[in-house]
Parts: sequence; C-alpha cells; structure tokens
Amino acid sequence: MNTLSYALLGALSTKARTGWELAQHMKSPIAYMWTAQHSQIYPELIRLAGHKLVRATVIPGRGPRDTKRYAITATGRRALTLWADSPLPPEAARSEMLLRIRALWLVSPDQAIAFVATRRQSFAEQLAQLGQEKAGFAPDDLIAADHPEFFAYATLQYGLTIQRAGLAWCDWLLGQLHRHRNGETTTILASEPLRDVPAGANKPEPRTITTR
Amino acid sequence: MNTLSYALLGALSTKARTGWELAQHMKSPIAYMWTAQHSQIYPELIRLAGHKLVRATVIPGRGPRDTKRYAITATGRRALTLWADSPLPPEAARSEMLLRIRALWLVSPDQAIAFVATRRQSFAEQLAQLGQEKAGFAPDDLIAADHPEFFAYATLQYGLTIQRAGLAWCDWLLGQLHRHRNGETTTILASEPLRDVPAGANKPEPRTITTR
DNA sequence: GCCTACATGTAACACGTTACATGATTAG
DNA sequence: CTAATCATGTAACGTGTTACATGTAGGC
Repeated sequence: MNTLSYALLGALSTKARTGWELAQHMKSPIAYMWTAQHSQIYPELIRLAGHKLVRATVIPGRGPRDTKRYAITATGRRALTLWADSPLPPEAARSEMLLRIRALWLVSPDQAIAFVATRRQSFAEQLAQLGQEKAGFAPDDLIAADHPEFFAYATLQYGLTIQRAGLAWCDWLLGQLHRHRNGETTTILASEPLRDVPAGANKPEPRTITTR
Repeated sequence: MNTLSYALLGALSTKARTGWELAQHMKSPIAYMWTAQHSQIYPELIRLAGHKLVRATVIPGRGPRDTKRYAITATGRRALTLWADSPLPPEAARSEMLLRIRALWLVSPDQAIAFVATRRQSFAEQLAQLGQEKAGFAPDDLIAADHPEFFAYATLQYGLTIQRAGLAWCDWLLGQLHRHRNGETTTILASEPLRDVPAGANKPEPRTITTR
C-alpha cells in the first residue's frame, strides 16, 4: 500500500466519486496535499477494488467506456483509520527553491533580489488563494472536532501559517540583500527574520519593498 | 537536465568532492534541500562528465575501483548560474502529514491529540537541530551577500522560520482539540493559529501542553 | 462546426529507492 | 577480529509524468 492509495481512500472517505472527480480533486494544489494524474489514479482504483478497499458501481455515463463511481468499503475505512494514526515516516525534504537560493551567490545582486521578489509574490498569491478557500468554510462545519471539515480546515490553517512564514522570510532576505547592495556592512547575525507579518499580509504587497 | 544534476553542480560549485562525499552531503536532511542515494548519484556524475559539466580526477583510493574526485567545469558553472535565476516551476505540494491530519476525524480524540503532539515534537526537534547548525556559521562568513555562505545561511533561516510556524500551528491545533474534548463549543473561526512563538521556541517544550 | 467538460484507459519514459556486489583501511 | 568508514558501481522495482487513444454531451 502506497501513499497514493491512502490519498484516494481519504478522498473517498467522505463521499463516493468517479476516477475523473478524484483526478480533478487532486489537480488543484490548494487545500489538497497530494497530486496524481488520472493515468496513475485509474489503475490504482482498480487495484484498490481488487483488495476490496473500494467498490465500483457502474453509473450511466456518456463515454466509450462505463463510468464507475467508487465508494469506500468498511475494510477500506478500517485501513484508512489504521494508517491515519500510524507513525509518520520522516518525509524527504526536497525543495528546488532552496536549491536555487543556495546558488544565488553566482548571479548579480540585482538578479538575486529579483528572484527573491518573485518568490515573495508567489507566497503572497498562495496566501491570497488560501484566504479565499478559507472563506468557503461555513462556521457550522467547524464546531465538531470529529467532523471531517474540521481537519480539512486545520490543514488550510497550516497552509496559511506556512505561506505567511515564507512571506516573512522573503521580506527578511530582501532586506538583507538591499542592505548589501547599498554597501552597508552590518553583520547579518545581528538581524533576524521577522517572526510575524501584519494581519493584512494576504492582501497583495502589504509592505512594499522596492525591487528595482 | 534534471534537478538532481543542478543539486550536484551546486554542491560542487564551492569545492570538488567524490561521489561518496556528495552522497554523505545529501544524506542529512538538515540544511540541505535535496536527497539522493549513491546509486542515483554515481550514474548522474558520469552523465554530467559526459556533458563536460564536471571533470573527474582519479585520486589514490583504497577500494576495488578508482576513487574519483569531481570538480565543476566552467561550462558547468555557467549552466548552474543560468539555472539559478531561471523561472522556478511550481513545485507539486505533497505532504503525507497533511494527508494524515485530514483523516484524523476517523480516530478517537485522544489518538488525534497524541498524533499532533508527536508532530509538534518532531517540529521542535528539527528546530533544535537547525539551531545547532546555525551556531556553526561564523559571523565573518555572513557579511558578503555574494559569498556562498550567506545564501546557505539564508536557507537555514528559512528552515528555522518554517519549523517555528509548524510548531505554532501544532500548538493552535492542540488547543482546539483539547477544547473540543472538554466539550466546549467555541466556534473555531473565532480563534486563529498563533503567528508568533516566544524566542525560546527552539528549546524543547517551551509551552507545555498536557497530552494525556 | 468547434471547444470544453466528462470519462476511462494504456504505453513509454523519467525519477527514486532498495538490494546486490566488491574490497581496502582504520579504530576499537 | 570485527565493525565502521571509505568508495564505486549495477539490477530490480516502485512511483510519477507525459503522451497516445477513444468517444459523448452541451454550450457558443
């Protein structure tokens, strides 16, 4: 059983879906935390059905093949429950962004600043998008901690927290790079990245930093 | 050219290394942002040498095969420089942790709390380890923004910022879960995750939250 | 008539992990 | 003498991406 299996079981745990719907669900990077193409999803669903973790019902479809709606079985739900609370293996940290940052000493200060400014914008956009997602949550869904919506909301909050932290780091780094470009010799250790961002941080460009 | 190639070029950009040393370098998750096994590194180095991006020098070794020390070439450095500043493709967000969190409504409140508490500890440990790494940076290395050490330090700061944010999120979530378990009906929307953690957050258990 | 959404599948390839294979040197 | 470290490679397998293939229904 791989992680994708559990991602699919997780998505099916709240309602039955077709392979197509699962693929759509996993396409948007926001508020979902696993991606897969339909080419990976369809065979996996067949495999899960073979293990009786999901069950397919043929529904009237309009394609050349049957449309199948998958529902999680009692066995599938048990497997998912067991997995949810099992020890989490350390996740391999891979970040192309940090790899780029580490190589930025090779480019000109202006290019480095432009690169980080682009990253900053990217964080701000993600933050704005998560903010919109958050607006879609009805307060009623969130009172019960045993309700799926509560934990979905919690993952959204995680996203918001992380994006804000990323934004704050960009601001710190941009500040450092600007100071360096202007020939100041302040030791970096004396300064620290901001640990907080003003409440309006998800609005675009809350504290304008001149890039050029 | 894949990301691993640039990760290797990046590691070689500051000094020549053997394949073994590169594998060691990429093994520790801390302060490095790409991992690869030696079985992936060795063939890749041979491929890079074929493209004249690195050059191997046979050095006196003690194994059954020659020991090769790889150095980046001028062509390799140019390729790395070009890549560093090129548009960063959106990274596929995959987090098994968030997948687990989303499935936590299936387990008992106590199990959910224990799971998040373990996550919290994991964040705290990472934070502590990064703090130690930070101590290894000499202040002298950090005054020049065109020095590789400065950007390595910046990635470390990123790690610290992110881990602190993760820790703060765990605290928020634990608070919510405890409140729910104790039968309080406060709407979650009324509360927000902490946006800051006290300065001593990298010390283990700065604000003790009783797990059981 | 054309494009998009719905809907499912396979094939080829790229990337990553685990296991197999070999052997010298050095510290305990 | 035994284990760890240094040191390099290949094979098999699992996972993930891109491309190929097919066909209907509905909106513009």
